[in-house]
Amino acid sequence: MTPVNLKSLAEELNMSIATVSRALRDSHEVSEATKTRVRALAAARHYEPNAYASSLRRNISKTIGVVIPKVANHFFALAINGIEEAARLAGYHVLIYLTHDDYAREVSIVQHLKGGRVDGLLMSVASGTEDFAHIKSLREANIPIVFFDRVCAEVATAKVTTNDYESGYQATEHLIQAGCRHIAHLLISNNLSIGQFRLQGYLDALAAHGLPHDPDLILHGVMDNQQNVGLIRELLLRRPDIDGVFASVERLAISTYHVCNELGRRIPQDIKVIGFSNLEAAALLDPPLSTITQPAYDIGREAAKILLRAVEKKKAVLPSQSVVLESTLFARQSTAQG
Amino acid sequence: MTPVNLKSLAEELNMSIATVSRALRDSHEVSEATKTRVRALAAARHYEPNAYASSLRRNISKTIGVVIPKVANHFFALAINGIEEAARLAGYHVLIYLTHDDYAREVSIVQHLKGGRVDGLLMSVASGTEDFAHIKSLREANIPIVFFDRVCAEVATAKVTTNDYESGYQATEHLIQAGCRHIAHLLISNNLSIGQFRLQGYLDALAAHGLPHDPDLILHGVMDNQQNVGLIRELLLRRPDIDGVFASVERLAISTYHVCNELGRRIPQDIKVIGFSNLEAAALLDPPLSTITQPAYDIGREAAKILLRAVEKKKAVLPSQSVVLESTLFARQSTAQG
DNA sequence: CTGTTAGCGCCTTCAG
DNA sequence: CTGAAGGCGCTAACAG
Repeated sequence: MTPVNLKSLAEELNMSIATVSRALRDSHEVSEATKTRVRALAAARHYEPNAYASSLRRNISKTIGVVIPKVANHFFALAINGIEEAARLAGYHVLIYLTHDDYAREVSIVQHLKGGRVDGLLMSVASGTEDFAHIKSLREANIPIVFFDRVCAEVATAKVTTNDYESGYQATEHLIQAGCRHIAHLLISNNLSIGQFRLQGYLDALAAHGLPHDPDLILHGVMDNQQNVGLIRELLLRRPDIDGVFASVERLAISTYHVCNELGRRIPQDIKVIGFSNLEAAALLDPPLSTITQPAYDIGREAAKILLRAVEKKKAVLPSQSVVLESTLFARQSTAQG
Repeated sequence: MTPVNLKSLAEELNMSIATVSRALRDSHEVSEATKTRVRALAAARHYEPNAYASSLRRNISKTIGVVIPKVANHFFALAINGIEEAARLAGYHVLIYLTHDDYAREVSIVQHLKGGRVDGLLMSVASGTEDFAHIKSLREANIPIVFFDRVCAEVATAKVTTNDYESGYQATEHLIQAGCRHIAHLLISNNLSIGQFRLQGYLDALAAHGLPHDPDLILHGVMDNQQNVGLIRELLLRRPDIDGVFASVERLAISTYHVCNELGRRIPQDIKVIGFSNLEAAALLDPPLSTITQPAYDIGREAAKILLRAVEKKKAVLPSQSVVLESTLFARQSTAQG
């Protein structure tokens, strides 16, 4: 079977490859009659241009890369939706890479991507990442990058984030106003600025309401969730005075539920819980989980739009193009217990 | 800044491009000494091969495409995890495309992919797809395809599915054994074989237990979830005798919960609900949701492995390579009400 | 073991 | 308006 490419089409039409190429790209220097003939045959032969030949020649891949820790997480799944949507509208393809929060894997992925496979990169950094040399080196390769959610403060580029400080403040204030006086804060211990902002919001809210800052109430979770369950159990047993929990990530909020069930501490009567979460079913939990929910889809879409704009114009992405979107606090109460 | 490519490396090392290429690919026909020199300079210059030039030349892209309806769905998110894992281990990249269950978009995506951008395709077909010409035409382009979950019966290739018939049977039997006698079945109305199998399992379980088949108890949901809520409400009001609901998709199970809450029908005392779902928090729902859970990660990984094996060997994927994995039924009871 | 040569399919000057 | 020619970066013959 002879391959369908510009050459075979040109031969069959008795014209040059150049003319066929121009006709298919709708160049203004080709007559309408020729265009019609070319398009007809191309359609009949189901011609599809070879993307790699085009990429090689034009040094443009029409592809962006998305590097995230995981996708089995409602936040990132929604973000990808937004990214894919923006990319599709702009005629771009989306390559996806998962780091599983593994620094070595992140470095390896980024390194590979410098080979010109992508025109730009969207990234949410792995939680263990401390050295950003691999990311900075993208600049030399002229690959623009936009961070979303888990940003990297050291790299001068656009970032799409949410108002994490304010959300942390609001979540804490929500618990205070509900009567809590001994509020624990659960976060994943790492150097991500996102967690630091939420923590600061928590601290400032406590201070603003005249509540003491008790370091013993701040629990630094780890990657392994089984361990976290143990740590939370330990904390709740050691400090029976805890009457509120603000979890910085969904998984810790869910684990808190499990531990409370196990220890017979009733939610929300004995202890109130609020957590960052994009869990759709939060309202149906027993009891419903109050959440701070990030606009994940919009975050992904905005990040992609900023990146694609830069890629199209072949200009660098500037930190000044950063966007901060707002999370929404859903204070949910059990229908049964009011 | 001069580009870093084989040519520039070769010039600096005073050797031919071919030798540099061979050295970097660890060819056995290059001396160790040369390899060492080449590798040293390549590392120093941060050389990364141009993937597209290589793809063009070798007619191999080391990339697979994944076409799914959506990713904001725990099943597909987990499946992607498995796919990415298998792909990474085999040195492949993953392009992702979302159809949003839109037939036209599916056709357009598949058409584009015939341009050689991918070496193979993993697909879960859009629910509205009835004409499979676009998929069949992939064979002419020599692009192997493996279906997972939502398969296309008309195309002769490998499919990775779960035991949907058995799961439907078990789910229904579970309700029967819990005392239900008027069991409704909610499914999304389309021509996907997956739903048909589950429905048949439901029907056969009813028959096996001597329960009548009442067509009025089978609700065909639609794409829009608001409408489904209305349809479910209507059904439960029209048939107050319904004491069990078997939902074929997660969303319909969740909607059933909402409607029951609204109508004051207590779960599980008045009505028991079981649904296909990969919702992690199902056990924490109020009351907990009994589920049939598919091994989503394994499905994705298996599908990718079958595809990659074929791609590597440049052989067609055979229907005989199909795999059926087993779903798990989680019968959950409220801790409060036993 | 190394170099030379000839493309992969496409785009883009430069000539007509 | 159309054609001829060169080359993007890399690889795979074929020579030495």
